Amino acid sequence: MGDNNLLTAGMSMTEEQQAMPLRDAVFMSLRKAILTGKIKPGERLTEVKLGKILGTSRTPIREAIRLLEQENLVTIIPGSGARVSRMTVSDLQDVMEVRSALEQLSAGLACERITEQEKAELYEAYNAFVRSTQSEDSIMIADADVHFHNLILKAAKNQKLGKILDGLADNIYRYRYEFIREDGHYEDLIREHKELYEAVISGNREVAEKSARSHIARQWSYIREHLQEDAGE
Amino acid sequence: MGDNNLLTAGMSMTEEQQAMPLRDAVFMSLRKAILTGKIKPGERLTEVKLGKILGTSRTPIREAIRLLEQENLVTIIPGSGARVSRMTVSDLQDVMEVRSALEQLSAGLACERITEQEKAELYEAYNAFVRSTQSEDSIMIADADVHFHNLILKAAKNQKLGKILDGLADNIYRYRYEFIREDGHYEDLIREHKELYEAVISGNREVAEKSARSHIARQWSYIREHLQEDAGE
DNA sequence: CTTTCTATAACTGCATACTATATCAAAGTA
DNA sequence: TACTTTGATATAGTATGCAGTTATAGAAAG
Repeated sequence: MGDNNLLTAGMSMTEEQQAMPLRDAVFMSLRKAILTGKIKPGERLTEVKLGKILGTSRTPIREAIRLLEQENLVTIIPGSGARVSRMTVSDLQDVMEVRSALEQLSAGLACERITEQEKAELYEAYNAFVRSTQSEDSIMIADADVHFHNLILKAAKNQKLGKILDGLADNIYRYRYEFIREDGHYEDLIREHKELYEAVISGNREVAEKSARSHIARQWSYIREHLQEDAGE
Repeated sequence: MGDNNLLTAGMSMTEEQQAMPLRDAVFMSLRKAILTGKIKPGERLTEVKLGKILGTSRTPIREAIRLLEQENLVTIIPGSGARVSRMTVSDLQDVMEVRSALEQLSAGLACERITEQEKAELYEAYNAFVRSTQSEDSIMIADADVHFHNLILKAAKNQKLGKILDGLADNIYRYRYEFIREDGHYEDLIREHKELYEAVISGNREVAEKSARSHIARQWSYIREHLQEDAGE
């Protein structure tokens, strides 16, 4: 409890963050720290402390925290303070249900709106994904998977959908590698992607939606499985 | 241009807003002013001016504006200021597509999770809706409609879904009365609601989703129709 | 009359100062 | 011992000041 030096390690503002408003830099910085687990669920976010660490006044910190609350990454108790949100299994279930519906929508819209250019990109991404499964490196596989789905989302050409799905993705960010089996049996995963890829290319909305749904269902079952294991964290 | 006294009329902080942090009171106040059109799309929101009107300093105003940006009600241009968002037809289309998917989800989940108590409430709401159509008062009808759908959303028992749908509803708030026909022919509307009501009560997920979808589709077509009319506003 | 440049006013971004409130602990009371 | 009260401290809530940026109006040139 009160492990404040957990923060100091590796939390900073770098790169192109110079050009943007401070509040956004702080926001990204905090967001990253939360998503990567550098700041743990339940931990308190005090304005002055963070201000000292990041070298800013309280104002940008406050604004960043408000934004994080909107994404459900922190919970603010008025008058008291802000803490990193603790997600229950039930919360995650809610998120996954919504994600399922929206990934279906994404796949469905992509079927009807994808351009030739995007088809080529998707083809590339699909192949990259298949290749990644041979590496048996689950980080690489998960990243290739995310990229593949992002291309479909882009092809769907619905900004609102994109924004919402991005927000939902944050909620399960820390589990993103966990739905990859570790035993090297990726047939199902590849088959699903192949199905989805072909459906989108050929404009078969029904099949595309169905495989998007089963993809999320699989992901959720893996995450849930993992949650059982370390239930008493 | 620069009609600042548009704001003064009827914008204030009242009631139970006393008990909550100022930023939330300001947020609700501004939100209401935007949704009801008291502040018009494209209009500028300046911190000092609003502060004077609402009797607070700039800080709570700033924070409220950031929150409004999250809901897409205002657009912030860094360095410059905040303006009430101007929604294009394309933006609205995006919103309606997502809404359609999520209202379907809502109806579908409600089928499986509704309690006896909630069934009774829904029955009441359905009857109230039918009754309202006889009044031919489109405000009353729209409100009854919203209430009916909110009950279904509540029965779906998915908080995330609820939050997202609430946010989306804000985006089309100003059109909420416009999808009610003015000619007093509400048969279709009533039939849709009856279908949805019965499907949810009997747990027929497929039918429930279908009628939720067609309900949104109808709403969207009415809104779009109306948009044609005053295209050059 | 229109366009471009420039001076000025207005406003946001960030910081800091001040105030209200919540939390925690110690002391007192039943 | 358990419960309540009270006071000190930490922290969020709010206000304001300053600096730098952006918008704007007016003058000058075309």
